[in-house]
Amino acid sequence: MDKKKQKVLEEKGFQVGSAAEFLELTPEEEAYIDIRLDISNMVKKQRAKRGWTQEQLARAIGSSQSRIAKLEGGDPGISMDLMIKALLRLGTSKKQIGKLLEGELEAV
Amino acid sequence: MDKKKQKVLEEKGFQVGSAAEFLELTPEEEAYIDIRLDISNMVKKQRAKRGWTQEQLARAIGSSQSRIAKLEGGDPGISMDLMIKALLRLGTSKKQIGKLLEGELEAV
DNA sequence: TATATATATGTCAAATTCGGCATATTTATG
DNA sequence: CATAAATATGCCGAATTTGACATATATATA
Repeated sequence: MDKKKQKVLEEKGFQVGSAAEFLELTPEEEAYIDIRLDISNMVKKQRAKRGWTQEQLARAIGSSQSRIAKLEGGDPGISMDLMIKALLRLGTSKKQIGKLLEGELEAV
Repeated sequence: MDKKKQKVLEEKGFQVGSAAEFLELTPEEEAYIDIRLDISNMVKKQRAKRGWTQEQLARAIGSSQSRIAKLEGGDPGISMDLMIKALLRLGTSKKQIGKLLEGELEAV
């Protein structure tokens, strides 16, 4: 894992190793973060595509604007459950989410 | 949604409507539960395939046996984050998870 | 049958995530 | 530029999820 990517992750609040030995995510940890970022980016893209505000999306799933902002910003303090609920509410199907994770869905 | 499926979900602890008007999940709610159950079933299948005990998987992701049991049982009090971490630790790739959601992965 | 191993179920305090709210910052629009 | 709309950031108490532990139940193995 290159340092640029690590820095970006740490800025977002991910605990990428201790302060002393700030190195190496396991492949599982990398994949986990990768999946989360894919989904959060998809939410941002789909919401924009539909012309919704963060406020609108938030109300539609019983959440709040600040949570949606954090979700789209890749904040680690947001659960995948909330991210998936947002995606589904935006009209994304389970199948499309699958394609997203497969890497076959650069733009839905 | 048929009553049999609803009963199963309610037995697992899902809040499928109030006691009075116990009816109708929105398509999003259905898809959300569907995704969760797909993933939890996949964890069970993959763990069995590798011959791991729940205890082994739990230790491997810093969790506990009881949590894995609940995860595999479809307990709603388990986060998707924990489920995904378990799947990844079992060697399932992001791409395979995608295929699972696409419905192209009855058995990995 | 016993005995051991694996899984299920329930409870607890601690940690995390929650929605809501205030407000700072950015972006659009006049 | 000003003014408004959208988004980002930080904090709060409430709710949820956490690992842990105990223990009940089920399953395998002798």
